[in-house]
This record gives sequence, C-alpha cells and structure tokens, in this order.
Amino acid sequence: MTLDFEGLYGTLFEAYGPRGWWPLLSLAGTAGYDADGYHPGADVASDPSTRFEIACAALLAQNTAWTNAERAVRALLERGQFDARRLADAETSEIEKLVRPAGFFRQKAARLKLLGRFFAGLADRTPSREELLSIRGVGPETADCILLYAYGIPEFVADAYARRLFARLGMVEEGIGYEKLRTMVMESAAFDAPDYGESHALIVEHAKRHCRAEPRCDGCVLRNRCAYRGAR
DNA sequence: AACCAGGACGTGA
DNA sequence: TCACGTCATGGT
Repeated sequence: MTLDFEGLYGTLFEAYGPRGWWPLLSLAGTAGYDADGYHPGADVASDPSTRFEIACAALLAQNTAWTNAERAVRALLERGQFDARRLADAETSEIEKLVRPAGFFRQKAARLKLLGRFFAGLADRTPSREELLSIRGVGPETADCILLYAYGIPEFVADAYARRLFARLGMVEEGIGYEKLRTMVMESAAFDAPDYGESHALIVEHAKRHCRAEPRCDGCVLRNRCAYRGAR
C-alpha cells in the first residue's frame, strides 16, 4: 500500500483552502483573525499566554466537539487570560465551573491546573515531546498539537480522524495506532510546521464534512480513491 | 433517542 | 502490549 500523503494534502487544500489553525480566541476580531479566532495566512503570535491558550484548548478539545470546547476556552479567557501560574493556583471548583461545557469537566479542570504548573515552570524554554507526554492529561495528540501549533515544531497529528481517513482510503491497515501512523507519515513526507499544521486542519475539516463515523460520500473529493466509493 | 465529538488513563489479562 | 471501562456535555 502506498502512502501518497502529499497528494492527499494537495487535494484537500484545493478543496477547502487554508483553515487558519490553531484558532486563537484571545485574538478573535483583531487584524487577520476572524470572529472565531481563525487566521488563514497570518503568523501565529508566539507569546507565553498564546502558547498556553493553545495547550489548554487542545486539552479541552479531547474527545469533545470543538463548539463545546470553545465555550470553555471563552469562559477561561474572560477570567484567567491564560496565565499559567494563575490557573495553577486557581480554585479547582472555580475551574470546573468554567470548563463544564467541554465535558469530562472534573478531569479537565484538574489536568488544566497541572498544565498550568508545568507551563509556569517552563518559562521561555521549548518543551520536548517526552516532557509533554509526562504531564497527566497530555497524550500523543495533545502533545503534538502543542508542539506544532504553539512552538512551530513539525509534527504530524495522527488523530482518530486521520487514522479513519487513511484506513478508508486504503493507505494504512485498519486499526493502525497513533505512533505508527505518525512515524509513517513523517518518514514519507518532508513537511514543515505550517504544512503539517494545515494538513491536520484539512483532515479535520474533511472528516467533519464527509469522512464521519457514518460516511457522507456525496461531494467527497476523495471518492475516486476510496474503498467507500459508491457505498453511500 | 442513540450516537458522536479535534483522547487519555487505569485496570486486568 | 492491548482491549475495555470510565470520564460528561451538547448537537444531530
């Protein structure tokens, strides 16, 4: 089986255009950013609070619809402004209240505080993938999103959408794990961080529109390459 | 009214 | 190692 990742990227980019990830609600409405924080073509501001916002948002979005995670991010924004130490020292019950719409709110509140403690101690240093993975609540996808979108480090985000899409396209075996797909893609493609960032956003977009759990193949630009062709 | 959503972790085999 | 249960809100 062949893994034409670059061809897939080209097709999705042509279909959907730049997505402007990671959405930064703290900058929503400012120059280059739309009302939901998306910023196609704009540079990611890389100050500590913006990086911490991305890390928190990535954690809040775990196995949760973005619309729900977004509410929690907005609530945190209105209060803590994503100062890591302030969040680390905040009352747990207070954080729980703010992040409730994101689901798993007790877990996420506790883990956000741990994330705050970590980032407060990090200062200006760039964390390693291993360091991020050692934080309770930060798994491979969250770590890669932080490295990619907050620090501009090239990482392929091999999330559930990517694994489902690639498997349906016949590019990888069914049931492939996160690390294996990440490695396969990164060994096959010489992408920089902006391209990996775009590819992940494009895959999410495509998976939401068409390659859902129950596929909606009408209008899918990948139909002619896909085993699901004609199935639905 | 089940099912799904931009996962991670603890447990037991 | 890996399969499975748990965590929880909100839209379709």
